Amino acid sequence: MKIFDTLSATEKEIDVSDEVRIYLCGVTVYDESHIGHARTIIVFDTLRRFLEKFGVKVRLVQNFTDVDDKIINRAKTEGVHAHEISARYITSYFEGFDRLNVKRAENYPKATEHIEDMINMISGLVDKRYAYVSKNGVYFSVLKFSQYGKLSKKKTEDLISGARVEVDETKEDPLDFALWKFEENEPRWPSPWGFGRPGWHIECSAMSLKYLGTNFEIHGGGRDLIFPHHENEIAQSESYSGSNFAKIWMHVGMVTINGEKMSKSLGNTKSVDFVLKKWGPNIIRLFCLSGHYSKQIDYSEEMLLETITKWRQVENCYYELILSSEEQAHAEDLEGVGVATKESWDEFVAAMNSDFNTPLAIGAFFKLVKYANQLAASERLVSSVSQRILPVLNDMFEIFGLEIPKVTKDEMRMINGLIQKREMLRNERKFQEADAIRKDIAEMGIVLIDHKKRTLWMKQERIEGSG
RNA sequence: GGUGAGGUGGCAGAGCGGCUAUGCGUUCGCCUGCAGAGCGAAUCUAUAGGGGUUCGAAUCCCUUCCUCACCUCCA
Repeated sequence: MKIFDTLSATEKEIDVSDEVRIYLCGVTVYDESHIGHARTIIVFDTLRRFLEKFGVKVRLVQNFTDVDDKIINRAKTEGVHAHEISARYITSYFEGFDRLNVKRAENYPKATEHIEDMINMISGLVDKRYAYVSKNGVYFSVLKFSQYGKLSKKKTEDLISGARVEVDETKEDPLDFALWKFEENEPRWPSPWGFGRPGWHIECSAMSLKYLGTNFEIHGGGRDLIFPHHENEIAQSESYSGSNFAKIWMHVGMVTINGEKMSKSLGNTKSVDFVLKKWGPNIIRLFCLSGHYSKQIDYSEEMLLETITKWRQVENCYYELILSSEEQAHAEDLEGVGVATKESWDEFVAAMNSDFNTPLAIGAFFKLVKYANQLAASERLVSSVSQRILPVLNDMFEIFGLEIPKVTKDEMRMINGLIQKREMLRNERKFQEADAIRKDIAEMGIVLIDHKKRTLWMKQERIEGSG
């Protein structure tokens, strides 16, 4: 599988010879997660699901930044401890992402639980003279790392001239960034240099090294983290360990809304909770994968509504498959289904292998859906044919993390009972009464599909839509 | 100002030297007691503008214009 690596600006083959170690920069827990976070996390969740489908062992580590100015400020405003804020939003994170059907990572290290590791790393950097202690904290000497700028393709000269940061006289060089900031107020931790808090970048360096070692396979995150966050991580980590940090840097494009980046200041964010209520997990996942991961996608009602239409096709297909009749299959269909499923699957895999091209892979997925629906429409989708399609379709469901809402045995019994009753009424041409039953069933989210000889049904996910 | 990524039919989105995906939408049909869903057909010949290279370019080169992101915390 090839992935575009931001650092080398080329597509690189993922090394699957052993386990695939992935470090994903997670969220700062000072507020609700939004659809932008969701996209990045869904991309990586889908990537790991794809690799795992082929038996590759994936170790995914995703951090929580739980010490940060924003958290502290919020805590002050609310008059609570900082850890209450972070705990609250970590809980809400899992509520949201579990519902989005995101598989749990191997672990979710928190910055506050790795202060020792960070201090050790900073000490190492100070010893190697990559870092120095100043009045306000411990800083990394950017110019000592000659390759600084290699990820973001920035030249240190340009950075200095274009610097809009207020000049901090206590730093040796304006480019230097904090590893440790001295702090008088809580939250703070003791260190060899004095009480304080770690800088943002050091946490990812320390935790990735601890859990995944050096030169791991993939380091990921949103595009907006390339500079300065990931650039700084590289500088620290490679200066400290002397070896390569990560083999592939994979960056996910931003989610915009009506063409503008989502941000708190513009007040145009859509929280995970909100979009789940509006659209549900399947629509959101499909939407997040509908564009190539490296490009930005625009959150718009039209696109989401379009996705609902597609999802209805999938639901229909699924129920046609699982409820197909036991009749004898046409010989040519038995042959054709093998070709069709193989074609779709091969296309699907090829697309995914080619820099995680999910829009193409979704195309292959819908090709199979359409194929099944075509057979169903011409009354040829019988069980023996369905059995050939279902496993492939299920694999695709699993990789995309899509789930058809389940129906309980009781519901099923009731549905079948009502369908029989309706059939009798229809045979007696008592259509009004038959329609009343259909309406009742619809209340349960069940839509009836009348075929020539029998009626089957599908459960439609309730989707509020709009917004 | 610097850096990077882009500009493809009404919309979304592939293709990255020849064979011009795909989906949604729209229109008309089929199916149905009706409806929903489904199916079929038609519609749309699109590749920001201008130069080049080539037998041949959406695909390569030059140039102009435009969009977005990053350069400050950000997934």
